[in-house]
Amino acid sequence: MKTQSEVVKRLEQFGVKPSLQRIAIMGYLMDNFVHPTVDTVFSGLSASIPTLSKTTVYNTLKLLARQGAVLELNIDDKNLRYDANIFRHAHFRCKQCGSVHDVPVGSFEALNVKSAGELVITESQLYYKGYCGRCKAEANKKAAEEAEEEEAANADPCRLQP
Amino acid sequence: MKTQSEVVKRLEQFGVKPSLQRIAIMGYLMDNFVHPTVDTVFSGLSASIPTLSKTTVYNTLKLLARQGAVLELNIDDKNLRYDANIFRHAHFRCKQCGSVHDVPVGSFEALNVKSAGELVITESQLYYKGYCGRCKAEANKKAAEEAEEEEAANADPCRLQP
DNA sequence: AATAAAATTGTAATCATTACAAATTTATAA
DNA sequence: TTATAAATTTGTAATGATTACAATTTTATT
Repeated sequence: MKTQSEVVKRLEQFGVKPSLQRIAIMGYLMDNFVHPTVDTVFSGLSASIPTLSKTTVYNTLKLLARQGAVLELNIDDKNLRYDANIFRHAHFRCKQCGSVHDVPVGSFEALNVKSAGELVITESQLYYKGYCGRCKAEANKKAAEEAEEEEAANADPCRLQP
Repeated sequence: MKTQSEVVKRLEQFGVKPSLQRIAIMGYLMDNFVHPTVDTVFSGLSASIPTLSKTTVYNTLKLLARQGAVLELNIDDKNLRYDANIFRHAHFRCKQCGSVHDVPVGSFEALNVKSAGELVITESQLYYKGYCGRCKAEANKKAAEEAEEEEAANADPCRLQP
């Protein structure tokens, strides 16, 4: 449970003027590192702030992301997800159960991006997809089924081998 | 302009039975490496296939992505984008004009992902955001405006320096 | 040719997100 | 403090991409 002053510090650090709602939303993300959706944040806070509007949650999370105080994840086809962990790390999404996990990674510098001459890069996101430990068993079953397609997969450098 | 047999080969390589519509859609992606949306594909083909349904475009692109014949990009908040280039590369999206560019990158192995013990990774996507050459001038203007926030940005390893 | 299976189509829903205007709160100036 | 302006929050109504579904058409099988 983060203290209010820690939350306020994060907000001010990124040029966001603190308010009751902003502190609550930023605090929720700093306490819940499960990459919640807008709905999850709203549900988690509406008990303590009964007047809270979902529009405010949408607007505030967009604002926080724009200012760099949180990360906005596009890893889920359906919903945007938000992450208060703004240090370098990648994300993994289980194709079976939909859970999103953090994945520690080395510096992106190691990829030594070429041709960035024309492009000014300000943000980066690395997304992995596959099967989490809990769903691994079913994945193995599927993998067996898809065994025939292996040759195809081998020709595809974007599909990493398990 | 890819020959029909090249397109059919790609479909069969990934276990997709060829049909008039599937060949047209796969062929469109193989001829247009601009990361088109569903709408763009539909508009591009409806002249030559007047009976084409947008639902078919949706279903077919999902099928192709599921089979690994194309990549499905989540880089755009609004629309899914599709890419027939299935060799390792990253993507860049301009925050100003929305254009999506290919970015050559070194092997992801270089990131030496730790803790993948519990996770079975089958796919990966690396997304960059920022400003393209055409929009760079405006970006510079913005960068000047945001100069005060620099200290904050420095404390944030997810925001790469231009 | 008859029947079953697969693919395509069109329409109607779903649902996350945004637009917008009203209401409320906070900051500023007199 | 009080009046006024600015910023924030709220609720409702739109938007718009995607999916569900049932009907139709095409393709494969007996």
